[in-house]
Amino acid sequence: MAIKTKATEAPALPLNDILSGDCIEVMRSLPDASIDLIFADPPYNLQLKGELHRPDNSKVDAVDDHWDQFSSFAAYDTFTRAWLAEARRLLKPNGAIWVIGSYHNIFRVGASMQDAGFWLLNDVVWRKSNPMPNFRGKRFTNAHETMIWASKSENSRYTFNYDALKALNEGTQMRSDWLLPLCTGHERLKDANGEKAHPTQKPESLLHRVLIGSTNPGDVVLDPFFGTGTTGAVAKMLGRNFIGIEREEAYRKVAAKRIARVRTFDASALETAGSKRAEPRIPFGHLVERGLLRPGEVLVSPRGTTAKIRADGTLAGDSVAGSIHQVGAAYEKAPSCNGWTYWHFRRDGKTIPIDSLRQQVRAEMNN
Amino acid sequence: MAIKTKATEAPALPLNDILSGDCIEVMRSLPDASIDLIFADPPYNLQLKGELHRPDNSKVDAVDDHWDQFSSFAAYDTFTRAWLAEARRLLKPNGAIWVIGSYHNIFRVGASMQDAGFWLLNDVVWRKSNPMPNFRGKRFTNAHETMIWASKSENSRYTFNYDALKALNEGTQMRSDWLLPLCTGHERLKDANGEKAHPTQKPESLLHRVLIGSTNPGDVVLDPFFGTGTTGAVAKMLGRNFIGIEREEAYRKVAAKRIARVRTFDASALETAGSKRAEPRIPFGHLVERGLLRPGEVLVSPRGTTAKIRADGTLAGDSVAGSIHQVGAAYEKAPSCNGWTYWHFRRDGKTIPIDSLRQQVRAEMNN
DNA sequence: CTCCGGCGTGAATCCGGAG
DNA sequence: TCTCCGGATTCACGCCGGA
Repeated sequence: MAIKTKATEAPALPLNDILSGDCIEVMRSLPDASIDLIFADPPYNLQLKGELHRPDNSKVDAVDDHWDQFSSFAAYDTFTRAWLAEARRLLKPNGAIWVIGSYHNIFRVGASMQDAGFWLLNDVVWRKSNPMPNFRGKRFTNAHETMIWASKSENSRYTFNYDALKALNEGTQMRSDWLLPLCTGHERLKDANGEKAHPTQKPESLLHRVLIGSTNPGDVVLDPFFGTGTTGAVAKMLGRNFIGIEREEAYRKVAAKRIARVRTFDASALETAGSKRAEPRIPFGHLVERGLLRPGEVLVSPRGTTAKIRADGTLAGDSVAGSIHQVGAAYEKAPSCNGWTYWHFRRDGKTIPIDSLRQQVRAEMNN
Repeated sequence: MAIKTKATEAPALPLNDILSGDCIEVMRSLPDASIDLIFADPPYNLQLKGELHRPDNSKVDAVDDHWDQFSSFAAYDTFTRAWLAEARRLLKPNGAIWVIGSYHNIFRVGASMQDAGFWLLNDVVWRKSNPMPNFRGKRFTNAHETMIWASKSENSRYTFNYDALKALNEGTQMRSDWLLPLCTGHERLKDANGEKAHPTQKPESLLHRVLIGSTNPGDVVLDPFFGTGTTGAVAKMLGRNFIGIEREEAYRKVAAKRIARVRTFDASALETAGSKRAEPRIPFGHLVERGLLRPGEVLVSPRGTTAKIRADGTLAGDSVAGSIHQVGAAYEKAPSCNGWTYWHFRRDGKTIPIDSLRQQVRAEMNN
């Protein structure tokens, strides 16, 4: 009797591989809700000329500029909506996407993302420290590109490693404008003739920040316009899995060779600044149960007001009782209050925040 | 027999006046091809849910005005296309338009502009030197807004005062990213109650750069969403004519009073904002992102003690982790420590202070 | 007079696990 | 799926009052 694969079992994902073919068709072969993050660097409008069709698929004759322009935008929109729809299907419910572009295409892409149900989280500006100048002096130096970061839906609980990004930015929260140099020098891949292997190779520093900020080690990152594989290279370095899709064989070859040379950083180097939200929750009552605070003991607020600890871990204050947070909020007439930092106890003449007891309990739990 | 106005004679433009009413209807009353430049700050269609409090429990004064409410993206698009069509009709053949927005609306606006036949010239990022932080730590600090600069059509010979902008930028080409502070302090207009007169007043420095760069003295500048009249005030200062459209009487009154006080400059006035800065701060994490140091690599202190670099730019040392400064301070049992001079890395048998890498990055960014 | 510290505030799509 | 509620979360800068 043959072993039967359960119908509910998802097909295996081709992890850490570069898939060959048109990105929309290849995406169709991948299972629903299997991807944690998508990074997409789609082609610009310019390359689609010559395939102009009206929405009803009739071919457009040579026409005046205005109609031609509109048709070209329509064709680009059709393409954009198609790959975005597949991308969204592939994302896990809490998945997210980054798309990078310039003013030629990013507005159309962003509007299509909103229409497709993606929920925009930020637009992030990549400021180039070494952009190409505008040689003719007719416009501003085009010194940035725009990235859109969006979750699969409005109520996705997307990944955002706030503390790691804050650490990367020397202690202040990361802003929506990132100053990074273009990909040049030894990082820029060359082909056999010594020419650049790809016209728009993205710098690894850009992907580093994207992946540190919006994925965790072991996550699956899909890049449907893989090119020379910057996404894959950085994903591998950082201990993330990748799936690349690329239809040009020359790019696939360069990317595969590049990624083969990459080594994953040690697990210890991949640990990032931890967030308090990830710490185990300690109910205040545990401090009472464990005798670190006694029922009947009095806690003091920064204002000097007091409340008495009850045996069940609630506080009794002036005309109000409840959790440490509720009584603190009532005293401050505030919508909320973090009781752990608000309340203090006294020992040996010193006034100590109760949060220090929570830290002590957490440390013991880690032993 | 009454004197008949010739049909071909254009009606006189209401120069340097604030017109009352809905912007689309009022624009319909103005003649074709009569405007040199349009600056538009349309509603952003923010979709705010509940209240937001700062960590200190104070409430954020959000933009919840009725004029920013739209029932759907489709309704917003209909509105956008309607005012853009009128705006384009009003422009002279060589006229141009600036539109400012945030990620909530700018992608829809940009796509509608392309569909309407505008020719995008640049997108320009207004980087805010003092943005509101992200209080919940769930996203990047929303530290910029986007402006789209477009000509009426692809073959417009639009105005671009390249040399004036180059002079404003200390002799190098003006880039597409502008660092300017928010409108605060004395410049921020207050109503009779001392509250801000308008929730989204734009800084004059922003309009200054727009008008210097893309108009000439005597040009006619239309602002269909006039608000408190920053466009009019700066136009008057710089010897340009303005036409404002605003439907809220309160805003019109404030704007008229403001503009009456403005005096036109003689000739050359220089921007005050955003000129000189101290040396740019380089977070240690940037060295890691950019591959100058590798996660997992070991740094050495003057005493010979060591710590390992992590992917987010923090250090992991003996029983302590954190920034280069924090770990250095812990090792020295000192209240603070300059990690840049404390830590060294090894290359080719030499021990080199990490500060040398910081200097290298600064040099690249000043190019 | 200056200097210093505290306070106010800015276009914001700002929580998530337990039950 | 909904409700409840614990508890985590901020940067730059201008103004003002007190020393």
